[in-house]
Amino acid sequence: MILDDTDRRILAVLQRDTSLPLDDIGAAVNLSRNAVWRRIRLLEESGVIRARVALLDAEKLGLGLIVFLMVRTNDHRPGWLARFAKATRDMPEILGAYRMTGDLDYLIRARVADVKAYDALYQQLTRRVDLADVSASFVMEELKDTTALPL
Amino acid sequence: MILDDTDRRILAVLQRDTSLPLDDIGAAVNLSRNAVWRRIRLLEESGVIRARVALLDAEKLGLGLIVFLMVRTNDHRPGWLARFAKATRDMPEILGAYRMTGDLDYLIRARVADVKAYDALYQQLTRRVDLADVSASFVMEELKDTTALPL
DNA sequence: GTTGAAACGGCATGCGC
DNA sequence: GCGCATGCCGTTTCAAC
Repeated sequence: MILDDTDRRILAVLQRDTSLPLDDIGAAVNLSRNAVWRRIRLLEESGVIRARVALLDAEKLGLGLIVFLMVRTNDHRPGWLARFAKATRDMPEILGAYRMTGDLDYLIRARVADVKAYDALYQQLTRRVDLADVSASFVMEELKDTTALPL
Repeated sequence: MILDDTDRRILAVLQRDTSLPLDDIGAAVNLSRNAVWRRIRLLEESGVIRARVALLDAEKLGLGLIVFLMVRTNDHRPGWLARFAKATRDMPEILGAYRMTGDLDYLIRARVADVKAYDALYQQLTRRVDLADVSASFVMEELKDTTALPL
């Protein structure tokens, strides 16, 4: 799908707020309500818009601590990555897991209540998959955190 | 605000999909449309629900490369952090920026088109703030990436 | 092929119980 | 927390450019 400038402006709005009426979006991009509606429909069908979700306040849910885990493994057999991937997907505190450049290096991004909860997460992970080395870094201050992609 | 089990189940649904009719959510949590609506209203007013947004497909927008930047600084004067924070907020390719434990260590999470685009980002960042040391790690494979928090 | 105006109808919103 | 009434707004139709 090829996007023009109007599509991009619509996406910019929807990345920030999907609760606006079509009329308001139309006013912002100089288009009628149903022209906007048809473009959004196409963007959804083509998969450019993956989902419409609610973003929750982690602090208010008692998840005040962000942790990054740098993981190293010795096990280079084919099954290991599959087990590691499944483990991260099964653990809801883990928000992101990435295989990185540089031989075998994995990065995990997680949200937990506190250091105690981090330890439980760590223990659970090491029980499920064999990890050669894990080093944790805790976030002291979140300077930026957004789901909005550059357009 | 105190959440009961029904609130949490509603949040679990909304974290995945906000496009469902209230009747469907009500069916999922055994509640009438109206009761669901009032709970969601309270969750929004109390700020537990921060926003409703559209998630876009990064690949389809030509942003296939995820980069993590480990940043170190020598400048411990008060103005530095403010300038660094503003720089990251101003640069739309930077999705996350975090001040970490361990003296002075910053982590940046960014989305760019390719290595060339990463270099442009790097140059732009170093032009705006003085960085002692930057090491980049590229993501080879995204095993997990979600905005849904554990409930 | 894409747009805007208008009509339709579903569903969010608000009230009374 | 539920059922019912109201009306906004998403959805569809159709004509015009």
